[in-house]
This record gives sequence, C-alpha cells and structure tokens, in this order.
Amino acid sequence: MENCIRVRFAPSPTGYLHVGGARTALFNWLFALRQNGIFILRIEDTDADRSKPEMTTAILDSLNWLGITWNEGPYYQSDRLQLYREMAAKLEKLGHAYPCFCTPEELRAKRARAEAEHRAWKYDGACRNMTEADREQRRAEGRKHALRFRVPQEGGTAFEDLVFGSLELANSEIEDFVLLRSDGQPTYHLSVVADDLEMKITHVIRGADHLSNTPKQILMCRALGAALPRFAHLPLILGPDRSRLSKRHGATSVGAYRDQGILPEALMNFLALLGWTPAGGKEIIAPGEMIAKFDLSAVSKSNAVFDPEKLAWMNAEYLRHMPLEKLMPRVRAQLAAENLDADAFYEGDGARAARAVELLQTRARTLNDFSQSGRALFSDDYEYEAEARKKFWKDAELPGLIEALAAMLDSNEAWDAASCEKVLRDLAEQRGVKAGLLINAARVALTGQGVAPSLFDMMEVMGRARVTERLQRAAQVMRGSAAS
RNA sequence: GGCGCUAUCGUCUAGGGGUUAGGACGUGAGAUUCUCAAUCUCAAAACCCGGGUUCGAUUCCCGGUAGCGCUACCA
Repeated sequence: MENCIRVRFAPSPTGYLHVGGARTALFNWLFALRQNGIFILRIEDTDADRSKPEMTTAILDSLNWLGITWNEGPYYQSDRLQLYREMAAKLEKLGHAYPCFCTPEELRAKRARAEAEHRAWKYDGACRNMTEADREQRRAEGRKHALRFRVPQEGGTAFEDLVFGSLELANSEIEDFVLLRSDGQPTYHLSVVADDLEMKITHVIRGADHLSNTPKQILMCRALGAALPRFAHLPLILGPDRSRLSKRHGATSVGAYRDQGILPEALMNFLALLGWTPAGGKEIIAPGEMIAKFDLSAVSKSNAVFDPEKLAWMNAEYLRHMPLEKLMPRVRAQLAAENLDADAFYEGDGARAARAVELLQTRARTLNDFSQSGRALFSDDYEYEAEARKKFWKDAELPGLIEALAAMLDSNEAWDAASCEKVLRDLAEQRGVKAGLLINAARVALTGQGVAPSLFDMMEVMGRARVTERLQRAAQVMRGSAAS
C-alpha cells in the first residue's frame, strides 16, 4: 500500500459543520472511495481560544449523519504539538526559519501605519537578518519570540492544481509568515504541512480559500526536502447575495438542515452537484454512482450559490421515491420527536400507519411535514385553521349536510375509499349541492386544514369511528361559530 | 490598496471557432382534479463589456469591469 491515495478532511472545531465544509468532506470522501484510498479525519484545534470540544462532537455527528465515513482518525492537532515543534526546530536548524522578537502590538502598529499611508503591508523582515549575538541578547533579556519562515526573496512558486490548472505566485508577494507563536503554539501553516507530510497525504482537497496559502506550504515542503502532495481546490459556496456563506444567510449548518427535516441522502446529493456535474448529467444520483463517476477534473472553477429551493425540491424527490419500509422508521422517529406515535394512533395496525404515511408522501417536502401538515393523520389533537374554516365552512347548510354525511357513513356497510366517495356523492346529489362543497368541508373537519391528501383515502385510513366522530364534532363547531 | 482566482438563463450547470446555446431548480400558462401535491404539455429566461486573432467568435488571446479569496502570533 506504499502508493496508496491518502486524503484528509481537516475541520477546525470553532463552529458547526457548515455546508461548505460538508461539501469539502464529501469530495474528499468520494475521491478516496473512487481511488480506493484512505480518508483521514483530522481536527485542527491549534487555536486554543476558539476551539470548542463540543464542536468536534457536533462535526462528527454531522458527518456520521450524512454518511461520510473515515478510515483513520479523528486525529487531534492538539495531541501532536511535539511533531510541530520538531519540524519548526528542523526548519530553524536548516536556516529556513528564524526567531522574530517583534511583538504583536508592534506589528499591529506598523500595519496600521502602512494602511493609513495606503502602502501595502507585508512583514518587513525586521528580525530576518539579526545576528546570532543580537538574538542571544534578546533571549537573555527574557523576550519572547515567534518563529518565522524565511521565504526566498527571488523567483516564484508554481504548482499544478487539479481543479484550477497551473498557478504561479511570485515569492516577493509572500511574507515571512509565523510558524510558531511566541507561546510555542504552532500556526495553521506549520501544523497543516507537518501533518500532511507525516500522514503521507497524497492529495490535498480543500476550499479555494486556501489557494493563496498553497505556495507557502509548498515552500515549506521544499525547505524540508519533502515530496509535494497534489492540490485540488474547490470553489466556494456562497449565499444568495453572492457573498461567502455565513450565519446571516440563515441555515448554513448541516445540523440546521437535519432539524428542518432534510434527508441526509438529499443533502449529500445536492452538495455533490455544487461544483461538480457527474458525466451523464443525471441529477438524482446515489452515492455508489457518485463514487463511480467522481472526477476532480470535472469540478467547476467558479463559486456556487447555495439554493435552498433546489435542495427542498431534491429532498421532496427523495421522499417521494423512498420505499415505504425505508421511510417508515424515519417518519416514526420524526413523529416521536413531536410526541406523536403512529402505531398507537392506529392501535398497532402497522399497515394503516404505513398507508397514512403513504398518503402524505407525495406531498411532503421535508420529514417535518409528517408531524406538521400531516398531524391529523397521527393525532386527534389538531386545530381548525382559521383560513380553511373561512373558505370551506361558510355555507349555512353545511352543519346539517355534514351531520347527514356522518350518519350515512356510519350506517354504510362497506368502509373503503370508493364506498365513502359513493356515499358522499349520493348525498350531494340528493341535496342538490356540489360534491366539492361537501368534500372540502369534510376535509377541514377531518384535518383542520384546507390542504390535505385526498379526502376518501384519508377516510379509509382513519376508519369509520374516527371519521364520523370528527365530522360530528366539526358540525358542532360550525353551528357554534355561526351562532356567535 | 496589493496579489490571486473566476465570469453561459434569477440559481446550479452542459457545451464549445459555424448549434434553434442543452438540462435541472424556480417562475408563468394549460391539462387533470375534492384542496394541495404528484404527473404531463407548453412558455418566458443566459454566453459581463471592449479590443484583437479568424472567412466566422459566446468559445482562443489581451485589456477593462464585477464578484470572490488571501493579505493575522485565525484556520
């Protein structure tokens, strides 16, 4: 396995897993599976102030929920500080790094001044060419120092990105960046290179926000005499206003979509299509097919706006086409979260519970719809929507008609959708009213809503006792509100 | 500001020197109908601008513009 492909996803636990991170994880995962490689999870928690352990848990949960699995890790950078210090020491010994005694305050001041004078600011190398004697003296004074990388002043750094193609940056554009903070903590640039090298990462697949960091990391690899990994940068995911996705765009975390009733397979499919088009152009695509078709060279170079509308459509698509036996457990879990129990409601008749779910299936956009707009199919505790009452209960004859309907249904021999429909249509004809009047009024009676599945299908599922009871109750309510 | 990257319908995208510039979401209209979905049909909707190369550019090159990224002792 010497030439094995190795990739990693390296989130920092400073927040929840957002959709951009999830997409990066997904592409790494797809690539690893496609190439028969190893997918490593690494937690970049070197910023002790901003990292939160509970965020790590949340990130792992989100990845698990999405079905993105890893072969190694999670590794924690905070456990690997020794490695970074050793690498820093090696770079310093080789003359590729030097101590910098400038304090953050001094640097901030210089930067502010440069900005005020509209000059471009880059670390000025104040400590770059300090003599060893000077360094010793400062150390003797007890002054803390950071360690900076000595960037070559000549030439440029070029690399071939698997997505963006050949790129080059003049070294003069790169400042002597910090490797080790004055408290001895490594910075991102150090730890990322140390880990990618030590973990023998072959392909660095990450967000395009790291594009401009890449030359720095390449310079470090070269200084160390190490082989370079390949790089593939992914275009960023933007909010509807084309700015980088952030909290103010509403739901951006994977967990938020889970809470909205989005299916993990729908979110995965949707994310896969953000920046990548599988050959063949089919949009609904199962993980196995994604893996088989995944190709970094087919990844787009331009940023993509996250469109929740399309996600919603795709989720509905998954909901509609999911086999009932797969859907049921998810709906049960969703109902349970709302303290509803389909099986108890249907007295243990699983087939009827499933039939109820089926009625809602083509109409549901999210899993949450089953307990929300579908509530009356799983609970006797539901409310009549004011708008529905206003629209469908306004006819003065309705209370009598609905009571008659209840009575006729109650005494009708058969109980199925077709016979319920016949009873209702016969009644409508007898009384000389349109069937639609009764149907719509009855729908509101049975569900409290103007919008619901087909009335007769619902009657069949709910059963005689419940239907007649709900109709009678509705007639009472109609009378009550007419009187008041 | 400096440096870099990117640029096809509102959005995700396909395509590519000669095409009626294709698909999907969304939008509009219609069919169906017990409401709403689903389903089916149809429609409107795009090559950022300016130069060059070429018989011919949306496609290739250059410039502009715009958007985004980086510009931390954040990652």
